[in-house]
Amino acid sequence: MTDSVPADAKAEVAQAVRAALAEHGYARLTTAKIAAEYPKSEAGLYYHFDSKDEMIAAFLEYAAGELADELADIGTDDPETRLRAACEYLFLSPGEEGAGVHVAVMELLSHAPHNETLREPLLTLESATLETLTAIVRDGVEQGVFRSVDPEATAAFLLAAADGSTGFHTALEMDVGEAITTGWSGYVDCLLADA
Amino acid sequence: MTDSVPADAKAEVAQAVRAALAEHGYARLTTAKIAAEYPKSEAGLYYHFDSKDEMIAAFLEYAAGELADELADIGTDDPETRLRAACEYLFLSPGEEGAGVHVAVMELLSHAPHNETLREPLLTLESATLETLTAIVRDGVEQGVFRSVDPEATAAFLLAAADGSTGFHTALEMDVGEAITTGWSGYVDCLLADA
DNA sequence: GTCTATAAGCTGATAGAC
DNA sequence: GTCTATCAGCTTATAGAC
Repeated sequence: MTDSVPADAKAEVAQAVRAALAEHGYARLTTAKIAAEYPKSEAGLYYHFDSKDEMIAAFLEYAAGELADELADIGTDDPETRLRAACEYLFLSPGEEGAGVHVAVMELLSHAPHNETLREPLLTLESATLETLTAIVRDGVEQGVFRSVDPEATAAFLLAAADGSTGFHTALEMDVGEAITTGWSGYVDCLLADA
Repeated sequence: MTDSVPADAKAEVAQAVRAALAEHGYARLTTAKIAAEYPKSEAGLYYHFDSKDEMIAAFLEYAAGELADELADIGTDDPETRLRAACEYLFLSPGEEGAGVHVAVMELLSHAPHNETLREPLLTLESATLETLTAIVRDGVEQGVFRSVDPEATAAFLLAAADGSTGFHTALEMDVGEAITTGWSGYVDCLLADA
């Protein structure tokens, strides 16, 4: 993890992986396709990384950082507002900017049981998100804004819904997006203490 | 869809695909690995199917049937009981019997944007589940057991959560399973009219 | 219908020049 | 550090015997 790979090179490769992943999907991802999105050559990828999986792991670290930034930049203290803003981001429908990353992460997530190299970075990414959501809910409960729900369970349920909606919405091309938005919004309503 | 492939052959291949998918994941699925779970030879697979993707599509049709049966066999009329039973099944944690299918479907689902052949059978499968859940919620609302929530939105949100929890729980080996159960259970509580 | 054998192409990764 | 060239192994799919 604390690789000797320079941060510049890591970021360049991560973005190439992201682009290739968005276009072709994990199952059809090849080093040639990563290289096609990379300013240098295919062999150049192997100067910094020993294997394809390490390149993907670099993308996951990059995605984790992006996601953490996004959730940290919510600039408000009100738990309800923060939770809704987090949902707004996590439930992004494919097609909207930034959703490509969600699809890619989802795809890698579902392959985690069969790939040890990807498991750790994915665990880090999902755990961080889960903790952020848990903290928001816990604050809300402590401040009396939310009912006294179990913060971790609520966060886990919400994150699962967000993860699922990504894959779900991608497969079904119909407008389930609106229903999903109504769904999570109603769930948050239902957490409120004064409802 | 209405293939000329005999039902016997289809079922045999579907089960081989299921086993191979559970063990290796979609990204590493090869016809050789399918054949390893198949009573006959690798070339034999191609007698019935023209491509690897068609074999996977056969698995999806099979899985759709299994899932429909499972949801249909809930033997009760009470909407709350039916919804809880459906959740119990959909939120199966990996490791429990039957969860392998969920993981496989999830994995294919997230690859759907990049694979046209799989999109249609996946759409069929997810739509059928969504409709079943929607019908249960609608019944509950009409009978006054549930609050007057939007049945489709509620069903979509719940299905997304179920889909997501599968991938989510698989990546995180920690016991998020219990939190997820608490999560969906609390959500159903919150749908009740008399709460 | 099912088998063995194999073709044709792709994939991950390396060697060695610059 | 980055390139071009290349290899060994794997993968999908087919041919042809039985």
